[in-house]
Amino acid sequence: MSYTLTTPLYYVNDRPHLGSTYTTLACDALARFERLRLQKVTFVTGVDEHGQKIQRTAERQQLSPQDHCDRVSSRYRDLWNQWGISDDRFVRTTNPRHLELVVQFYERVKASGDIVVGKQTGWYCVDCEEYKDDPAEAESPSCSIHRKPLEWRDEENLFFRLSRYQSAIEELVARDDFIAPASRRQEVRNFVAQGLRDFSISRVNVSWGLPVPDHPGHTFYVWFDALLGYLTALLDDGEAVSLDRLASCGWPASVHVIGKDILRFHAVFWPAMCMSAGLPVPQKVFGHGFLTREGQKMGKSLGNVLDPELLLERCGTDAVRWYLLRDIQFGDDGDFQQQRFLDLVNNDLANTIGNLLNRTSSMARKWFDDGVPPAGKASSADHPLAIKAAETVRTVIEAMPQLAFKTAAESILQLAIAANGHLSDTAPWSRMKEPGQEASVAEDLFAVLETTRIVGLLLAPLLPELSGRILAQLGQSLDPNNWSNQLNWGRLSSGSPLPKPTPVMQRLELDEPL
RNA sequence: GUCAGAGUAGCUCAGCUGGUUAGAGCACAGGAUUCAUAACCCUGAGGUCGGGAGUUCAAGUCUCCCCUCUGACACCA
Repeated sequence: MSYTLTTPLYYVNDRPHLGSTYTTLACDALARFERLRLQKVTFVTGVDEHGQKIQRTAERQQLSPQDHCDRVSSRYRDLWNQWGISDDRFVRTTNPRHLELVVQFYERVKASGDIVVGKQTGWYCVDCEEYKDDPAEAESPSCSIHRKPLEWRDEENLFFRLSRYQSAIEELVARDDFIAPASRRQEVRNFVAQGLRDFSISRVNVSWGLPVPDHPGHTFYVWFDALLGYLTALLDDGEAVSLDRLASCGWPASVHVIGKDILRFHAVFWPAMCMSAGLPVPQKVFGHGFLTREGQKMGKSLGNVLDPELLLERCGTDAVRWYLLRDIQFGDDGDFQQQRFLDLVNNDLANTIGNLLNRTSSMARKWFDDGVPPAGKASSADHPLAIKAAETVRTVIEAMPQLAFKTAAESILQLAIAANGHLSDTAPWSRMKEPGQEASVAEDLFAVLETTRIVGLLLAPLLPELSGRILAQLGQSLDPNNWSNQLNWGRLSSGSPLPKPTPVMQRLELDEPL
């Protein structure tokens, strides 16, 4: 089975920020999980590079738009590399192949009779670059954001006849598996219920855009172009650009993961465009929440933006991934709190999980010849920890496809806590001092080591680096093609050597605030 | 303004169709322990469940009113 997931194509107006990093990390976890489940995964990310805003930003920096895009795009690509993102496709909308695709798509939509020439008239705010909803008869309306008078505009645009898809879209958004999380579903339904209006897909005075074939002077509106980037990405396998090939290239997407701000484009406009072009619609659109920092919106004006490059450099990928995925319900808004970040990373990763491995491995090595102790009865699937582990595996496997990263992470942590509890209960260190206890101590240590192995395996999609270190410390490694089997209890073999333990996760201490 | 959602321990949140002393994690306090990354384990304190009224034998959970916050209300990537 093939599984296609996408991040948004990030707008290269500015350097990457934590929000896009967050989305991408979440997708990465999901992509890794699906690969381990042996899906044929295509993980798409990339950048959206057209539009007037970019044109202007480039001008301000005295760069050509293309140069500007090249620079920012490579920052994204580099950043994803540094974070260890496992994307399969990184698409750029300035790629010539993308133009080919957009033209093909446009021709299909046009052939469906869904392109009409119309007038875009209304009150326009130059600073916002958008039409306002003020009534046409308004005397002298002004923009509530910029407090400047609105200008009356009257320009020719091409329109997509969205209105024709009213009932089809209504049906689509009424499905309970299309828009997630459920809390955002109603919003979109209400919007659709108000009646869909045609929307413009071309501009006449934006030169930094893709030219519309049969309308000189027109360029495609950025959104029309950007969404199609998903298709371009899927076709980027060395073969020809052809919409006819999409079915064998992973379309429709299993899920588009996006920020809640662009839910409508993905849940309403985009499916209608697909229908018009005779393509299946995406299976799911997941709109996640936004991150604030210490309760405040992150922004340049507040000077409180958290730079992902800095965060990665100072804290490492495991720490940040864990915090974002384990502490924030994916879908809800989340608040980045430095103290909590440190607390969770140190408690969960260093103390609970890391130290569990360290202490258990130390005991095993000390008393059982630097290796895994004899399993005895502990290899049985009805050992309490075996039962708990099986439960955890089930929870993770159920949670991950639903993007419930928090549920998955918490249950893995609970498994480690249970193992620590088991050590406390059985106290191998004191029983080793009594005669004739070796065999039963060995069983307890085996069970805990085995639990740790499963913790390490379950962390693979969420924290690939830490997962690798945990497994290595157990003398194991991830088998990407055999994950499900590896998750079965009792696969650690008694007598196999355990390397000398070193902390797999350092406690995080910050000399200065982030 | 209209619509939707939310206001529960210091913080982040669970609490389904109303039913014994309102839960978890973090933070905090105390204890236990020494295998381990001053880690782990146990216990405890802490809440008039936004405010008010009502329905009911019984309401955090239903109804009404009020207060506060968030989001949507079309082309902002």
